[in-house]
Amino acid sequence: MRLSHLFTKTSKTVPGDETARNAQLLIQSGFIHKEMAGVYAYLPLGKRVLDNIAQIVREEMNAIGGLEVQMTALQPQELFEKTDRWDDKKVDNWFKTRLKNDSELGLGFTHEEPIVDALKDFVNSYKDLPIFIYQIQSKFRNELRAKSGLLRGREFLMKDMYSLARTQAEHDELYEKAAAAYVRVYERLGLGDSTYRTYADGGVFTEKFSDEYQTISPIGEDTIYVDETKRIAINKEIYTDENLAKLGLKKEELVEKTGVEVGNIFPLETKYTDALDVYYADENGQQQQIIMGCYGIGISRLVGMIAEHFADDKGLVWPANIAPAQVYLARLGDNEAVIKQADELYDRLTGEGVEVLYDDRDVRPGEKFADADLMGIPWRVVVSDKTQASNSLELKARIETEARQVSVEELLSLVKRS
RNA sequence: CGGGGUGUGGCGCAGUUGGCUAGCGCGCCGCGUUUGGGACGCGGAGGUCGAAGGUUCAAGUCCUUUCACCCCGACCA
Repeated sequence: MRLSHLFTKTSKTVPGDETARNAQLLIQSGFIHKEMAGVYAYLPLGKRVLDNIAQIVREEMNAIGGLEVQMTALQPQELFEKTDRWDDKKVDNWFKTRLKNDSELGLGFTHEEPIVDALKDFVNSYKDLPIFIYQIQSKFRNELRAKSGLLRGREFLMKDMYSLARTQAEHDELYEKAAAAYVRVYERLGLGDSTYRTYADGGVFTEKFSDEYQTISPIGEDTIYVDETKRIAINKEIYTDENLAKLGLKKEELVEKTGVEVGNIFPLETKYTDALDVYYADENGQQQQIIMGCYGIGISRLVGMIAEHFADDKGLVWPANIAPAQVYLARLGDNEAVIKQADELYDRLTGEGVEVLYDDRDVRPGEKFADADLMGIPWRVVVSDKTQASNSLELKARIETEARQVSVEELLSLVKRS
């Protein structure tokens, strides 16, 4: 992408009505646009980041047999009456609206019911199970208070997966498979070292615990106790002697931290399948209950989380695999030979499948460098009179302070490896 | 929803006890000089001061209502 064609601009100032660092940086760099409190639009660079994160999640869900669907944002009242979740007393953060004929609709805040209802058409036999089904879709929640930029919005993008199993043993197996996939997701996102599987309250459905994935961060809203050797944590909300004993954790080995919940998985048991009358026939033709699990990852929250997690005083710092581009190509000056070389390099890199932000604007070097830093592009390549004279390219990593001289081939191998 | 705060060109802000034509910086447009860490000069464009109502000779400024946004709390991926 040529920056001369990019309609977004960076700003020297941060918006006065945002105090969350992630939103400040993402708005300042032109990645997102604030529509209203807790509702953000993704502009070209932000959209790329969002898609890159979603794609990593998608690949890992597919790898364990997840099948992607897209459910609807509009939801019928009737379905949620069956599971006793329609009443505002039960779920108080729904956006609800009406059809012209006055019947009520909900705007999707979760999708257990619609998923189960859709599967009802197809699941009859033990041969139809198990199933992993997921979607990446906007969720709408009428939170009393939106805050922390992308970390708590009223409209946000979420991956939600559901498992349907025949037996408890089968459920447990699926559950751990998903848990392992989550670990891979956070590793690929660069959050592996700072993210802990964390025991939390299982909710109203079960005596069991649920599992949250908490990334250690000063902006975290949750207090957790971490066993760093076991790489396991427990949420403060269930931090009791009884639970510690149950989980085999020792108080003296736990360290208190604050974390951002970047995902959670929890058992649903048979609550939804029973409520919606979905059963399967076993080998003997006997009707059996279906055990469900639920697996969420806030994709848009991760954009904010990662933005804030890696940022430094110059701006964003994206991990290479989710950055909106691999290379920021800064062309300095208006020397024709320089322009020609930069154009050719842009074509070459793009041809090799490397995403490049080509700064072909007629602005001074300092502005280009500042923008490259602010946008957090992993590699900055300079083409200028100097590099022409030395017959090389200048390469600097976003996280390094020193630049180095490289050839095109060296550049390609470095950039492609990352 | 309780408490606190803020709304003034695209962004960040100033605007005194009500008083003339509402300013400043950034950004934007034009011309020129510049060109390795957000350049400089000259000339421009752009604002019903969140909205509605009221007080007054006169309202960005005072009063009432209302909307939006931010922070703390409660609630939540």
